[in-house]
Amino acid sequence: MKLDPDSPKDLSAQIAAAIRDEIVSGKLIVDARLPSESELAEHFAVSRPTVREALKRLAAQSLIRTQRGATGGAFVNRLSFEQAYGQQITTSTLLLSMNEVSFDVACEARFTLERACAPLAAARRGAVHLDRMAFEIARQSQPTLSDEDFCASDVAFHRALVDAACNPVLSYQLAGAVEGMQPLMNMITFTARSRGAIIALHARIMAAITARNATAADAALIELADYTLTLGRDVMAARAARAAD
Amino acid sequence: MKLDPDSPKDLSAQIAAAIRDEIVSGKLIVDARLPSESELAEHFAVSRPTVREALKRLAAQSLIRTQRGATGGAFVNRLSFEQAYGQQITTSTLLLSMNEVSFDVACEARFTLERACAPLAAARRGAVHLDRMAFEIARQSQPTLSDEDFCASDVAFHRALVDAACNPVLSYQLAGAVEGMQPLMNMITFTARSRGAIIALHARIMAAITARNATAADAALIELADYTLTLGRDVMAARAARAAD
DNA sequence: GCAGGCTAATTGTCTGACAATTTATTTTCA
DNA sequence: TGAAAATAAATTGTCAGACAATTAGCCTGC
Repeated sequence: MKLDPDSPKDLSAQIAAAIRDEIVSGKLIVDARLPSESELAEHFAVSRPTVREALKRLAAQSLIRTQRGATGGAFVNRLSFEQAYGQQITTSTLLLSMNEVSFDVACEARFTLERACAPLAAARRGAVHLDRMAFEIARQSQPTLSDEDFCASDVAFHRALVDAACNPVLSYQLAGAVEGMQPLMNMITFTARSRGAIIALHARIMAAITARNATAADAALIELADYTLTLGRDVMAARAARAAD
Repeated sequence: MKLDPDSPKDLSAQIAAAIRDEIVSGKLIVDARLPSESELAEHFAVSRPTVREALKRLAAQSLIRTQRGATGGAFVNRLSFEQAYGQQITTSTLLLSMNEVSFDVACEARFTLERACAPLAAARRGAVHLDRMAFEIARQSQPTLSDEDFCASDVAFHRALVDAACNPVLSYQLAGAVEGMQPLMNMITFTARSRGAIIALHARIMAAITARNATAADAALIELADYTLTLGRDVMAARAARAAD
């Protein structure tokens, strides 16, 4: 737990890294209380604001939580799947939107991973998952739905599919792939016809999962992937044509 | 860009959230310069240390970078795949180690996702990927290698396999699944016999990828998944027995 | 023309203080 | 004695102002 005064990095970054290492290595276990800000300041020989900046960095990653009051302080946080989902989605979304990732590449990644879940989903799906899928299909079928809401429902449907695999680690990993693509999907204008095609495929996927038929689910997912890809390419082509004007 | 004074959250958390929203929504684009800390403090009607805590939160997520000097300031950062990998791996590792995720579940997630990459890897692998795989197989074959180094090499081999799919989004998503499992794998003591079995399977996988034979690669991956699962279960059983003493 | 220094802007850090919140303790009163 | 209320203590949250360090641009002197 030492700092390098010659390091180009901020003191607060170094302190955050030092504490993060202690957490990752297991020296600081879940719910352990860190020393108070004053004690940390004394230990690292820096001022309290500097320590606070370091703690805020860790808080931003959900590594610690803070509590005010006499028995308060900073505690090592048990990273929940819920929190991890959130960070994962933010990161994935930004990664896709900032790096000119082509629609094709993102689409391929998403459907490749989703197809991997399908056999597990077919084997393990419960009533909850089927209900969620049915609910989203019903929502998508409302003609008055805005394109954005249609997309959101699409994402929700696919998350239900992934969750049906009943593996939280898988759900977590795929959250980014599925939700991160939403901004890209939002660029698509869904006609009544394309909506119908997508809903029909969703229904086929759900039927296959209900029947515990992994092969049929995979086939429908492949079709959906192809169809989505086509839609995306049309949008990109239209944008390119408009840009050329 | 307003704050809610009655919110239970810290001011710095609210400010960070406000700026994060501007970035995610695209109102602040890559390389855009944020107002100076003093200006932000005035705008949000808070003190500069509070603004700084907010900025450090964003910096911890690689959403901004800061620069000192006359033309310095905080700039919206282009989130690179490299940085995203790092965060992804830290989060995944902590998620697995803090939530008593069973070896089985993590293993299933990892191999399910990896198997999904295999067909793409078989189709697109380049010489670089094959070289990396060969290099890691050679490394693993050194009998003097520590268990930890063997694990690290195992992870590197599988990353090469994933990268061979030539889809950066896929590589990013799988970084967490593959690397996050390393601490769990590190609990395993690899005997000479189990190392031999793993290396043989790695060789089979590499041969299949080299021959662009997706089916053979999948079969070898399934065997490796089963074998890893068995090893893990033995370790867990031994631990449980020891705990019962 | 250019090398050097000067200036201004900005982030990084420090000091000290006070407010808000929560728990533990003590006091007070029935 | 018992319980409720007041008090104290510890801790984080916020503020104000200051100075140091760094960097870009300008400007002067040669």
